[in-house]
Amino acid sequence: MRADDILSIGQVAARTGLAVSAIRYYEEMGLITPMRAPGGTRRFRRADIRRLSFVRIAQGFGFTLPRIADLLANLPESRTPTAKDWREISEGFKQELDQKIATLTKLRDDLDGCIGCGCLSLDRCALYNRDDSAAQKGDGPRYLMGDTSE
Amino acid sequence: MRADDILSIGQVAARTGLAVSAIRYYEEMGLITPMRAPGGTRRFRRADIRRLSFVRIAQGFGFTLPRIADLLANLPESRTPTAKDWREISEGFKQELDQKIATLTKLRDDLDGCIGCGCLSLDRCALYNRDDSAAQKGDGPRYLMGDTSE
DNA sequence: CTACGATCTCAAGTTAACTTTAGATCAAGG
DNA sequence: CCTTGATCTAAAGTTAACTTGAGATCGTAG
Repeated sequence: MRADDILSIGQVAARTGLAVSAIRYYEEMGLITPMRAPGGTRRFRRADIRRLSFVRIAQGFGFTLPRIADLLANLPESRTPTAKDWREISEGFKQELDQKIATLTKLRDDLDGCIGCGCLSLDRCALYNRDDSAAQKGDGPRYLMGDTSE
Repeated sequence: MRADDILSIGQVAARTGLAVSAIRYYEEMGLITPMRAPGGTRRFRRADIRRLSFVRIAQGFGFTLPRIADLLANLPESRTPTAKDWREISEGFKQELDQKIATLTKLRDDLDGCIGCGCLSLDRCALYNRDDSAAQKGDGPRYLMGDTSE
């Protein structure tokens, strides 16, 4: 691990835990744009590895590849990304996450709610009926997240 | 919306925002076990709707259906689930989420880190080199989440 | 120069999570 | 009783995200 830290696809696979085929697929999907050596083999910079790490994590949160590409689009491929670039993208990402977490928290609170009132039969509890009452004002999803899936 | 609050599949679809076909698929996957009317049509209780809401949200966080089934397994299908049941399952869920969020936070902090040192060239910054140094002690994934994907 | 493993491209195969289609049955109004 | 829309089952089709396979080339140690 020396010099300019330019890695081959195999080395990147070893470092990131991704399959070589997956890395090539991500390139095809436009998530990364590694350089090419004269012979045609891919050459990965540090920035590529960071992007790949981000992809991996974002996927773990249910983001699709197109959506991730969108998030990464704020990062310029030409110039070296600044900390500001990275911060802006992770801020946007964090916001979507916060949205998701808020929805989950609400569900959990609704689920936990009954404990306070001492009633153990959820089917009767007014606290539960409260959120179910939303069903009366039209149809459509109830506990949906900010629809980041689209 | 009266009586025992027993719903048909179409009504459940309208309330949850799920497709009728998706609901049937979830039953096939063992996520819910609705009752059947004499004629053979499915009858959904309130508990089923809550389970479906949970499925929807957990999916938004990247959990697979088998994993969600696993989380939901703590809920007894026979008796009415108690608040304690629900709390236990959402606790476990929350823990996995916290794990995921921790990983993300670490990444973001690493990304943001450079701002404090005033250096804007991430490729040179010692703060970044620090986490990359992990690559020296063996291969495998770096920024991986608790591998909840498996 | 010759191997032999790592990479390359391109096309086809796989898996999860659904949707769609087809043909039959259920359920409620006229 | 008849019609019409909702549901049923079973099977095949779809999409995203990859993996696998085939056949050719790269690159480096001997």
